[in-house]
This record gives sequence, C-alpha cells and structure tokens, in this order.
Amino acid sequence: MYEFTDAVDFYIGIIKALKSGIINPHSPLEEIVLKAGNDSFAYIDNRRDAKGKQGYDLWATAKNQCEDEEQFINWIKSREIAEKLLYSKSEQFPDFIFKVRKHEGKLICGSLLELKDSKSGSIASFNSTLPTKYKSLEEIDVINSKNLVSRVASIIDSKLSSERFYHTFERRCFYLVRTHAGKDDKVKISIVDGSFFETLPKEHLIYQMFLNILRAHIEKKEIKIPPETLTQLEKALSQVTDQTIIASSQIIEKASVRPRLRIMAEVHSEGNPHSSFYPEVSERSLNFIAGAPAYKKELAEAISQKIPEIEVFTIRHRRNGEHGVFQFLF
DNA sequence: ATCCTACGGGCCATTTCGCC
DNA sequence: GGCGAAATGGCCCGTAGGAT
Repeated sequence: MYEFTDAVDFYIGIIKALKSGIINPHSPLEEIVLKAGNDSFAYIDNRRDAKGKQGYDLWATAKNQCEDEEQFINWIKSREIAEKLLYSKSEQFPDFIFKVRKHEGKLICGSLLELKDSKSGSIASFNSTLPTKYKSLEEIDVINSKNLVSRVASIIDSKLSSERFYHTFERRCFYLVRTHAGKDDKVKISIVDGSFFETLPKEHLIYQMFLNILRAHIEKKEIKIPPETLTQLEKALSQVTDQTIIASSQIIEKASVRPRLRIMAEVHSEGNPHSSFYPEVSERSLNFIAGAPAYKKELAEAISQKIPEIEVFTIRHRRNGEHGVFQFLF
C-alpha cells in the first residue's frame, strides 16, 4: 500500500472494464470512471447523473447502515447536508475524490480526479482551477468558497474523517484525459499525475501573467517606466494569488456591465502527454502516467503481476523530469 | 496539403441574492 | 420563507493562421 494505490487500482479497474466490454474507449468519461471505480469514491460532483445514468449511488453504503430512508435523511441533515444536495450536480472542484485509507498510522490515498475530454489532440482547457500536483480538502474549500465537497467526503470517509490531518493532508491530483475522442484509430486515454501540468507554483503563474500583460502594453505604447517602479509593481502584484477573488465579477463605478476575469489555462504541448512531444504514448492506449515514486520497481512489478500485457517505460518531462508510463493497448 | 495551437466563443446548471 | 433573477462555475467546440 502506497501513496498511489487508489489511482493504480482505478487504472487497473478501467483495464478490466475495457476487457470485459462493459465500457469502451468512447464511452463517456463519467461512465468509465464510475464503472471502473467500484465503490472507491468519497465524493462525486455529479451525483445526479452518477445515480440516474450509471446507477452509482454515492450514498448506498451510508444508507445501508441506517434502518430506513427516514433515518438516513435525518442523519444527513444532522451533518448539514440538505436533502436536495444528495443527488445534485454541484459543479464544484473536483469531479471525484477517492476514499482515504490508513497505512502505518498515516492517511494515504484520497486522491482527486478531474476529467478532461477533447475531440482534438489538445487537452480541454482548465477553467478557473489551475491544475496542481497536490491539494488538501482545506484548499478545495477555499477554491469553492464553500465546504460542500469536504462535508460530503468526510461523511463517506466516515471514521477516518476524524483523523487529525484529514482536512489538511496533501492529496494527489490526477487528471483523466482523453484526446481525439470519438476517433477510433487515434484516441488516447491517460490518468495523468498533476505534476505533469504544475511546473511552477500557481501563485507565481498568476502574477507573472499580470506582469506579462503590463509589459506587453508598455512595449506596444512605447512608454518608459523606471525599473524601480516595475520592481515595486512586481512586488505588489505578487500578492494577487486568490483565484476566487480574481474570478468574481467586479463592480466598476458608472459601468453598466460587470467585467468578469476568469483565468483559464491551456496545456502546453510539453505538458500534454498525448502530444507529439511524447511519441512513445501510442494511439489506442490507456496509460497511467506519474512522477516518482510511481515508476519505482515495486509498483511496476505489482502492476505487471495483475495485468501482464502492460508495458512499462519512462518519458522525460522537459521541466519536471522522469515520469513513469504504464501503457495498455486496446 | 495537413496538422496543430492559440484564442474566442456558446451554452447551461447550480447557488446565492434580494425582494415580496 | 418562497421565488425569480443574477452570479458563478464549468464544459469543450470551432476556426484562423502558423508550422511542418
């Protein structure tokens, strides 16, 4: 049992589901996740369709522990979950959270999973939530400006949610990425470690962005700003770190529109494992791609033991170094 | 000629606000 | 406290023009 166990189990789950034919490479990503994930989630963002379309009830286990429906509803309400939220589509970050586990006295797993589906070869844009390697539940609450996600997760994680570091321990972020969706000969699907996308702290990314905009204007208008002023500005702008504040629409005096600034992020091809940068990642493949320690020998052996036809190799991310790739061809 | 990337855009569900 | 409107968060598609 190690940090990546939940993601690896999930990867194996997808392969098994593909092999058995209950899903195919063109099934909706949500369906792939739910059919492969088999009761391993502590949070599902779209609980409405999970239940309605895929027959996956996040609350099934919790319900079974209650005597009847009424008792369950009362219990949920005592945990500050309104009944109408049980099966809603919350549109919060993230799409899925795996259950936490305890190993040698420490919390592990509980990884986050985001879905990105795209008809083209590039990864669908990130809107408002910049991709990172780790996030804690506490940070998720800040991103969402509410704590629905952590409330739901802690109910499903039941006893383990009272562990001391439950809300603060850093959880791995994984991204289930599909490119060339619908094209049978070109489609690629990968579970990608957030480290593939995050090569700089996101705070750095944000203020550099504002500085770039400023520089471009200075250049275009051919105006001179003393270097000291720019240094001061850089210092001031480095305080701009909170995407929630950035993304809220703003009231500008005398304006009858409220401008809204949302930071979206497009993945560079060096950060897209499906791009021509990484020719080793084949078409018609399902991959698990992660930085250290994922490609350590023990893990590779454990995976190969379960699914012998998986190929194991490494690719080199220009900025974040070696990443292990587990590849299954379909 | 074909592929790829950057950018712009459309659209919609849920949540919160604020009025009655 | 209920209700409609406004605010917010999110998804990913289409396309022009550059790269190969």
